[in-house]
Amino acid sequence: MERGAGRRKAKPEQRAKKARPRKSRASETAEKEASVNEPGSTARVPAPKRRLSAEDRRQEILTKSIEYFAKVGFDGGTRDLARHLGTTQPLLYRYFPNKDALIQEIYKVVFFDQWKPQWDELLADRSRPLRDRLQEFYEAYTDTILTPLWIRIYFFAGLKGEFINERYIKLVEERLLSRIVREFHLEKGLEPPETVGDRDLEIAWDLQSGIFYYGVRRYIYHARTFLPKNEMIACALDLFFAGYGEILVRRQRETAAVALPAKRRAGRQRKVSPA
Amino acid sequence: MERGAGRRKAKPEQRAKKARPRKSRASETAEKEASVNEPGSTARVPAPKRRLSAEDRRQEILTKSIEYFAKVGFDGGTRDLARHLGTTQPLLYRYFPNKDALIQEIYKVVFFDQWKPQWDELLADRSRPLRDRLQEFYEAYTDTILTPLWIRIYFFAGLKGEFINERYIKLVEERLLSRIVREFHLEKGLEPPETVGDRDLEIAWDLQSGIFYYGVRRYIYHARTFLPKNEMIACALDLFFAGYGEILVRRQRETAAVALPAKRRAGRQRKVSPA
DNA sequence: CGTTTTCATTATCGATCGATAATTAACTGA
DNA sequence: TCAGTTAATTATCGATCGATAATGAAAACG
Repeated sequence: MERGAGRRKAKPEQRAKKARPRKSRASETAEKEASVNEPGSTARVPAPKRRLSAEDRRQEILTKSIEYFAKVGFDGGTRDLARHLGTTQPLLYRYFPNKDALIQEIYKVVFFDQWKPQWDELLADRSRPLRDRLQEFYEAYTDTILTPLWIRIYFFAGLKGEFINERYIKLVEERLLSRIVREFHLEKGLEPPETVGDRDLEIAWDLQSGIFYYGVRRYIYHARTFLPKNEMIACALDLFFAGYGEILVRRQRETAAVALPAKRRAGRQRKVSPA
Repeated sequence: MERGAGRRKAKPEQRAKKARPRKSRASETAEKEASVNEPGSTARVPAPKRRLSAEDRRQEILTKSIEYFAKVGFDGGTRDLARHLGTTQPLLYRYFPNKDALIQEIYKVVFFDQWKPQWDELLADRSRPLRDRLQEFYEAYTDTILTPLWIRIYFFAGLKGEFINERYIKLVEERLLSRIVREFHLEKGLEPPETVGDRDLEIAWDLQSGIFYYGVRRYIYHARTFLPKNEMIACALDLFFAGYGEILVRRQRETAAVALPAKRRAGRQRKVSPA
């Protein structure tokens, strides 16, 4: 260790305030595009050097960082990020103490400032058929979630081992999937379970997975999909309603059969069931 | 270009054959654990320095690299990888010209040397009910695919922008999903479409997604799941068979209604609509 | 106007990265 | 046993990384 210590290049005077025309903005990175012009004469206006209020700058860094990291992942360099911002790299450190703090802020914005309260109302509105509610909900929900930005940030975070995803998963299970199970029971005239069963939750995950994975196929695998988004949602809901309905009917039949083991008339009772 | 040419640092004598006990294995990395012992006396046996045949070493690098990159992603360092291998970093470059070549080899092994030919036979065996075939297939398939190794490598590759995933997706659609759609039609006594429709393919993707996403939840989000793997598969298949069956029945009814447009009795038939 | 505050840049630092050259040491066959 | 071959190591290189200090310049304030 102590190996890389002998740096001290020791050419201290050579800095030299050269007469070069003060090539603004990140000399080390802007080099390339600057060299297109002739070095002396029309040296390209120095890119006005925007001076923003602290608040605005912070916001801009945040939103542009999300774009950048969504593209290249959180291992993307701060210099490259600064280039995408149109500023210089040390500026980042005026607004965020270090790279990880910036990333944590991104998680917060992307994952937890997105759920719209009106979605809760929409899902709970029993004056409308559940099928309609879910179609409308998923169309809106996927408008924000099924985007390259959101999905890629989400997976970069997950693969990095952030606990953020676990928290988000909980949110989905509590706010959405458990609710779907309960509402579905209600609409079928069944007693909604006070605590949602494991099997039912996994079934609801099947619905969620089908819809979400459509976005994964598009924005992570860059594979082609075969239906427009909203038709895909309708398709997934068709499958879910038909399938889950049938599963509940069968379950009903079974428990009924167990509840009346002696009395049941031998062969009959094929598909009626008291729903 | 030609940039790295002027290497030849020319401090030739200074190397100096120091009397230190030849601390084997990657001095820069092994430093930490070595410093636990006293520097001179019982200097820990130098970790036998295994000398393998070129073939064996290459294989070992490959398999251990998969483990390593599955953990930390492809941005993991070659030094860190070498530590995980129990060797030194430059050794990697005896067997792979550069890091990316190693990664490409990993893709090949992980994605395309895994599909077992017997799965094709299993899926095509019409002497058994499709439901049984799919349960058995998915139990075996997920034994290799629903592992932290496979899933994480898969997503790291996808996020890195490799076209590999696109190829794999195609394989899944052609070898598996299209086949499921066709077999399902056959078992329902329907004419199997010579080219699988967009809607049917998306429905098959719903099945695949539900099963695959179970692994994503476990190995990427580290979230808890609610059923053991094979029960989850049974559950997803229940949903799919009930739901897809119902969808085909309805579709059948609709096309029949369209085929006989004049004869239908006026008021009835509420929700069909001629699409 | 001049001073102070605040935003932004230039110039580096030490660490670490992928990669190469030179050297050491284990195996092989005569 | 000894030379030749080949596996594996040590020692670096140049590039780039995240981060900091010093400097410059635009606003804000008097």
